[in-house]
Amino acid sequence: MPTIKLTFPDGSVREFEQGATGLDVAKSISSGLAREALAVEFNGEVWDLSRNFFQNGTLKILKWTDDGGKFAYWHSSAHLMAEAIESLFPGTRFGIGPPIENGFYYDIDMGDHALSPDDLSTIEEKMYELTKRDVPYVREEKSWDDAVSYFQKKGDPYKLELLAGLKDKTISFYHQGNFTDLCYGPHIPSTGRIKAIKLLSVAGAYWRGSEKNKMLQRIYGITFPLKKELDDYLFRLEEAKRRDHRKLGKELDLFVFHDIAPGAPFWLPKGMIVFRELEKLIREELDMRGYQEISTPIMVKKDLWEQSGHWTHYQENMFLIESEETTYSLKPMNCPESTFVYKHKLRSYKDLPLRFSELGRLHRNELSGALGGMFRVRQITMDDAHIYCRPDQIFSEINQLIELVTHVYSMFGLKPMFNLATKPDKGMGDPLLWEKAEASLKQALETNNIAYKLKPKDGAFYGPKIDIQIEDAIGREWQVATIQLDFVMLPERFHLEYVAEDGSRQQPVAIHRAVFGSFERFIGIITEHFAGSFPTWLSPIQAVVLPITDAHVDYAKNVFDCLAAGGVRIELDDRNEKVNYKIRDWETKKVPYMLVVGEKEKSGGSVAVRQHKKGDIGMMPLGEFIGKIRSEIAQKIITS
RNA sequence: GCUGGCGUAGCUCAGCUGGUAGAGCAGCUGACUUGUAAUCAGCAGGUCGUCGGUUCGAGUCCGACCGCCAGCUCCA
Repeated sequence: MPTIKLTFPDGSVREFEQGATGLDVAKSISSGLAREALAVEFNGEVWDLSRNFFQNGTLKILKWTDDGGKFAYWHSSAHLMAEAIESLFPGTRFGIGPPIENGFYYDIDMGDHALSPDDLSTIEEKMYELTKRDVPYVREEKSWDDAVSYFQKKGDPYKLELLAGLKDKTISFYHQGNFTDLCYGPHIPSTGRIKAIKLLSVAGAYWRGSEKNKMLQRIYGITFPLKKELDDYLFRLEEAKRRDHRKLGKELDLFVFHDIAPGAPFWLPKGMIVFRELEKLIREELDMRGYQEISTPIMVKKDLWEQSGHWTHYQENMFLIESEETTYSLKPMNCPESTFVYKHKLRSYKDLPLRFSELGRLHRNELSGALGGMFRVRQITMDDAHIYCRPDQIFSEINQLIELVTHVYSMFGLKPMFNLATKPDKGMGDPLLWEKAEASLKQALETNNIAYKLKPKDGAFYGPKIDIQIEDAIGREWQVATIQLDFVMLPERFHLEYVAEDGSRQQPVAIHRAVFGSFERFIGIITEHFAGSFPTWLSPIQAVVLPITDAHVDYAKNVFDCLAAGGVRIELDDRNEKVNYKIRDWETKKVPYMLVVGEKEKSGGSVAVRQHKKGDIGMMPLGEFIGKIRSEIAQKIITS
């Protein structure tokens, strides 16, 4: 029997009989692994466990904890759901049913039948029933003609349309139980692996995402190998609802939206405190790192956008204004205007890098349907900057930016994750420069010992970039910061240059970067991250004094004055209410500290401290508390 | 922008098949003088998103528009 050699992730190489399957390999390692295995990655492709290997290659057994395993699991779940739907609603036509970041969906056409929540639970029950039969997912390769005739017979126009685009490809079908679907796979071994199922929602979705096509019903669902994992997931969904910044923003008087300005918040005094803390923080950090702050016009003539290319590529997102037969636009980005600051003088190689920061307000005409709370607004305050440097300075600049981003996020307890996006096919500019730049980015990431994901061909047309995502307190990921190199858009279109050492004129490289991204969005994110309980340094109200009776108001005022003089954002609650009432009230407002003062405190010059969410932490001398809270604020300590 | 749902007091919400609006909280006034998550009583507060239509009569039915929410799309 001929053999093949398989290389494992740890580098070990083992020999197997030709035709061995992933499951055979898993079994040969351990029965536990065979039980957990969902799919395999063979030479970089994800395959079913049952497919045979006929050649040497690298192999990884994929489990639930691997993305590939999860995707196969959810993809198989989508098929299971389709089987349940077909048995309950015969005649349903199927669109596509892929795995997504959290779960899966299937787009279906049921004619006039609109799915109700009851239908969802019926389908869910049917799915559970089907899993009990524990039937295998079987792959079958078919000729294109056979595939077409199958779906012609079945009468499924969507699958036929998909097949029309697959003429030269290998066509594979997957069967499980009574269900057959056109599918590239891979799938998990059998339906019995799916243990916990939840169908989450139904929404309309156009066939192939085009509003010209028919609208199908999209059912979203999620499944897990363990019930507990499903419960945790559902709990997190609830938790996300509880933390919704739109709700908290209103309750905590941070900001409001009004019909009069869709997509633009009204910042209330308390929200503005958070906003200003972020501004202060970023300005301090940038000052320390050699940035120079600029401010450029909000409204400029369209000529600028014609030069930058935005007029042809971004016009529908710009707000236009006519005046005296001239067309102006509110700026959707700062970059083109920053070049005017650069070009204000003839620059020498000695001047570089020039780091121009701008906390400017931008306006982008987002589609009305895309707006959503602070996460998608039309009026954006960005912590933008453009760094102009020589090609040989790319590495050190990127290095500094990685340090800046990591440092700033750590103050919020947010963990950054880095993605390196390289040259897309339409990438413009000198290929050699691309290569060098990508190497610099990589080197900077590696020098900082940063694990990153490579996103090939995902860069902008004008240069490679590092996108930074953060993970919040309940495990959600947000795209925030970005570091983009630019060889084309600013340097070339705006004819930027500097005088090099040899007297020649050279083109600088521009780096577009943002740390918070937009203040609006970032404040939305941290509001949810902290569930409204901001750390003391960010909290709009940092402490409140609660006198027990009228007799203690004078002393309470004294406490208030001392803390206010110490720079603490403090309030005095001298309402004629019981302490219980006040405590409840301020607890719901998520104020970090309450200082209860009565007879004992008055006579002892102390305060009884109650910490948000922790409760009474005891009495201490006023001076001690002032020291405590001031140092907590200065060190930006995160309590929760 | 597209599809669907929704829009009643500052907030959260009730208002059956059409008969000119109601609660709790918040606010204000008064009483109570209070020790770690809601003291009691009273008062005030809405042209029911906007405009138009049907009807003797519209918060309730119909249409258009605006906005919000979910999803799609877009994201130089």
